[in-house]
Amino acid sequence: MSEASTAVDAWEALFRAQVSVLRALSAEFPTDEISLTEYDLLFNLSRQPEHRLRIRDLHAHLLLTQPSVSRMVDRLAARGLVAKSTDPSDGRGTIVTLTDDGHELYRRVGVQHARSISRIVGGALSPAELRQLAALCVKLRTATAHEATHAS
Amino acid sequence: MSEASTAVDAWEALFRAQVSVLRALSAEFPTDEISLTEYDLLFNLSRQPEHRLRIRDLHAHLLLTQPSVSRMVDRLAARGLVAKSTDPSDGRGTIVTLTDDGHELYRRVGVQHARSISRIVGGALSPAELRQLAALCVKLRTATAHEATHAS
DNA sequence: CTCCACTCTATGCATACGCAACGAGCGGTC
DNA sequence: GACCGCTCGTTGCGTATGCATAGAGTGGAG
Repeated sequence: MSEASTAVDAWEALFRAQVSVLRALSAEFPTDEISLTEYDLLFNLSRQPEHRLRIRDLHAHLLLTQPSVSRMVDRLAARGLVAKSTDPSDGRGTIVTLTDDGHELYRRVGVQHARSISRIVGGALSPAELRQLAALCVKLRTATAHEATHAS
Repeated sequence: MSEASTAVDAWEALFRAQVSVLRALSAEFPTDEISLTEYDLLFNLSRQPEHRLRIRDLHAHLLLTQPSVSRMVDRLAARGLVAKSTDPSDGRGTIVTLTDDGHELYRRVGVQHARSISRIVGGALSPAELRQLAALCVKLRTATAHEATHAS
């Protein structure tokens, strides 16, 4: 089997696994409070120093187009879950900051979400396999993000 | 580190990698011809004996709700890429079959898509790592699909 | 200092999506 | 054979999304 088809098979396997797990996770996600994509946005903010990012940088972490991220930020700001402010170092930019309310909701939903993940993903692979999978995915993401920046 | 957080870390890593790769793939996918999700639908049909599935079974492979799959099938049928027919063994069911046109488009787009995958995913991991990643993902998907059926 | 090319985010519009509900079909019970 | 509970796919509706575009801001060249 050529290297090319090995890569295709690996990607297909990853994508299929992600669809399968995401379907199971979606089934028990509290969508009445927040959507999975909105949760992902809050997650990305929570990982940043001071829980803040410019919309441009936030967009790079999400699977939405830039106008959709802009709109989602608007909706979350309207609910008081994030705050928007102009970037003092670049007037073009908008800084999005996780509010206390947003952080509280993120944590509350996150605990429940983590339980689902532990059962579904944790039940499928051993700890050693999980660490192995994590390492491979980090390498894949790092190299891919690099290529995207390089291609620009 | 507990098993629970190992599972959460592994899932986060997988999800982030998937977002990163999908962003890069989307950037060069021929969306003027077909969307990535429509392509995924055709892909799932192409994998079946006789390239056909009931909508219910097709839905299980996709990240859309059942009505959305129904609508997408309608749109693809309108373009002649798939054909719909009533299931002779169960009048409630609709069989979706990949047409010659649909198969031709799927293959053409698939070749281009496979090149992107080879460069992006193949450039990030070695052949041994790719096989390892594929094996772990197959195991994850198999266990997860099993749990979904079990929970029903 | 002015101008211009580009960056960055927001907005208008058309389409796709999810949710809720509906109607046709199936299979088991009486 | 009739009835009922459930399955399965379709449809109506409101919202989210992507595409194209506009306008404000930046930085570098002249």
